[in-house]
Amino acid sequence: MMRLEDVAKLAGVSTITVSRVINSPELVKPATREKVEHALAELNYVQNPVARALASNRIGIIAVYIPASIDLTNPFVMHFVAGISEVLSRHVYSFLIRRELNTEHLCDGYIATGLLKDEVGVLYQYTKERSRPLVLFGHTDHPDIDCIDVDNVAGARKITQLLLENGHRAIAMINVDEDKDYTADRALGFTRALETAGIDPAGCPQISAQNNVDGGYLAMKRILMEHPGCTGVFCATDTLAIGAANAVVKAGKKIPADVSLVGFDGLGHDLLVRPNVTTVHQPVYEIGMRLAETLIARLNGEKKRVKALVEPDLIERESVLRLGA
Amino acid sequence: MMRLEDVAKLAGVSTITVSRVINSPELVKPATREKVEHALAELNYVQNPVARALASNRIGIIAVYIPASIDLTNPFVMHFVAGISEVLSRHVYSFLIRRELNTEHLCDGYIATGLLKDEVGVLYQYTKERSRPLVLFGHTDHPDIDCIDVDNVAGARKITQLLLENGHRAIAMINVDEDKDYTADRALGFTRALETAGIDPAGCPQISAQNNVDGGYLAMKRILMEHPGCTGVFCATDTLAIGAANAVVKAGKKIPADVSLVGFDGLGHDLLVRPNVTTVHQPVYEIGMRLAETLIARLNGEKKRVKALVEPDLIERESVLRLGA
DNA sequence: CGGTATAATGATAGCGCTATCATTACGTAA
DNA sequence: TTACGTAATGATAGCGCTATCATTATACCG
Repeated sequence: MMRLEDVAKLAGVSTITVSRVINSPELVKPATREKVEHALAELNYVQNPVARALASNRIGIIAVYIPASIDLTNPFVMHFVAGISEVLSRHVYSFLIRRELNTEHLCDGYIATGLLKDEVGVLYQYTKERSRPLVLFGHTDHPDIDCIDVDNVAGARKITQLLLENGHRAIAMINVDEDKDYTADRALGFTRALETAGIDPAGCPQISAQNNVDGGYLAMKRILMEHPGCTGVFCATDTLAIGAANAVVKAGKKIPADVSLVGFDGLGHDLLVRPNVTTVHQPVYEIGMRLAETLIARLNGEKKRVKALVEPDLIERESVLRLGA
Repeated sequence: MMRLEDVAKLAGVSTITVSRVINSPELVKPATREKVEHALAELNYVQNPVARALASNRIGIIAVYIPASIDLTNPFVMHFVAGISEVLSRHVYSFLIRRELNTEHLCDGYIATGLLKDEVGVLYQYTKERSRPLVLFGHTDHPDIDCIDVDNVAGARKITQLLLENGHRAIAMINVDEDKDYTADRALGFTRALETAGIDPAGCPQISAQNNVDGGYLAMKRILMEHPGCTGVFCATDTLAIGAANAVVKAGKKIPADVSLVGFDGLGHDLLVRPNVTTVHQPVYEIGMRLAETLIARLNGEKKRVKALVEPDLIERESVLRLGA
């Protein structure tokens, strides 16, 4: 591997001049620059980024922290990562995915998602010890952490309202049984929408289910048995909705003729089932992008804190029936 | 940020002794070690991995190269990355996802996927200039590159045979219209199976389609129109199969009663549609793991080349009808 | 032409760690 | 006790780059 020194010797200049040609060519006289560029090409010089990082205290890597408890094959994660990736590669940053916190801090800053409330504090402590900025998909009141989140309450409310506007009154919800940060919010949006429409939420069953196709299937089966009058079902995730759809069909009923089904996520699953499920789209990709931009701004000295709540958009498809038209 | 020197001063030893306590504690007398450990704790010392990397020429990062042309939200990629991640975090390596080749080489080695034939040479050149080992999901005859690939010919053959064994004779194939490395292989497996069964492949239509739900839909529509006698359709990907299934249903026909459908990939999509599609499972996660292990072995001095071809397994579900029983 | 401002280049000193070799302390056996 | 092997520790010199400040070349002006 060639070093700056080798190039400098060949070009007849000092190492620092070679460094300048690479990093700020406008500081070097064109004639000199050309000499150096020839030498660089001739020796096939490749920069050692570790050495540069040590000297300049800037390594060009962003760590994306996704707790090991979260499955990487989850579309949510991949859309998030893809959004981050797009922005970072534009800014010549790489990113690495961290699944746990160990002693390393081989990065200029952190982007995190999937944290439980109390984990935020732990991660913040970690990043602070390393003097690195932290941005979060989620929300926190900590003034040093930039955060962007999906407005789960608004999203759930929107999609429930869609059912209501289509004349549905007997509505059930299938929610995930884990204590995710969105669990309570989506339930809240659901009940708020009902209340606004003058419906007593107590009369609308909320079933817990494991967040997978089977979970949705079982929950829907229960609804069909125990609440046969339900015409609308709000599933807290599209995965649940797919399972629920299976159960409806298995029971010999039709979507949306017999049961209207709506989901939440809009990350691709919604397109795979028939009829395509009406859902709310979490702009995960875009949030990934925005968080990456926010972090880069921080690294460039930005002082203003970002705290945003993004309202998901309705995606109307074929799984909702207009009642009593 | 504390440095080794600060700790050394506090503990009354030299920096190198502190370094030893961190890296090879067995070389340090217990009494000294304890002193140092106290100092480390007291000062809340955090190692600077960049400095360590510069001095030791080992940074603890693996670069996963996924060309920018490949969508990161693709389940293939997600499973691959997840497999790599599992192994690497066990070995205290991080990984970063690279979407393009630039001048950086901030890693100890490379894992790549999604390369076209001629891109392999380019990437090899790149990694060689940086004296870093390269392992590949795919196959190559280059003796310096370890590679593991899915046996697409065998997989396609297996699943076509399944149709044949179930009595199907009029079989079509929907293939992707891009020149992926698997495109020709899956077509080859298809025709081989037909030939072995004494069927002239020329009589079995092969339709090209964009590798998405719509592509599968359009291709299947064409098959239904132009080859109404087809009882079995082999889709080169599960995504195509989902689209094809939609077209079958849209035409008022049933799966598998009217058309038997099989796919290829088995990465989750197969579970989302109803009836669940019979497919071959590419062990992408496992290959990710094996490649990561192979690379780590190389980094630890392994000399023996790995070149493997993994046969995908049949996953029999509900989309194939046994004919003329 | 001399003086001053500015452009261009260079010398030096690290960044914070580890590899290497040298040294010292210690234990054991003759 | 002395000699010697081993255990424990240390001094030093980088790893390959950039930040900083110093110096030298060049341009411009009256």
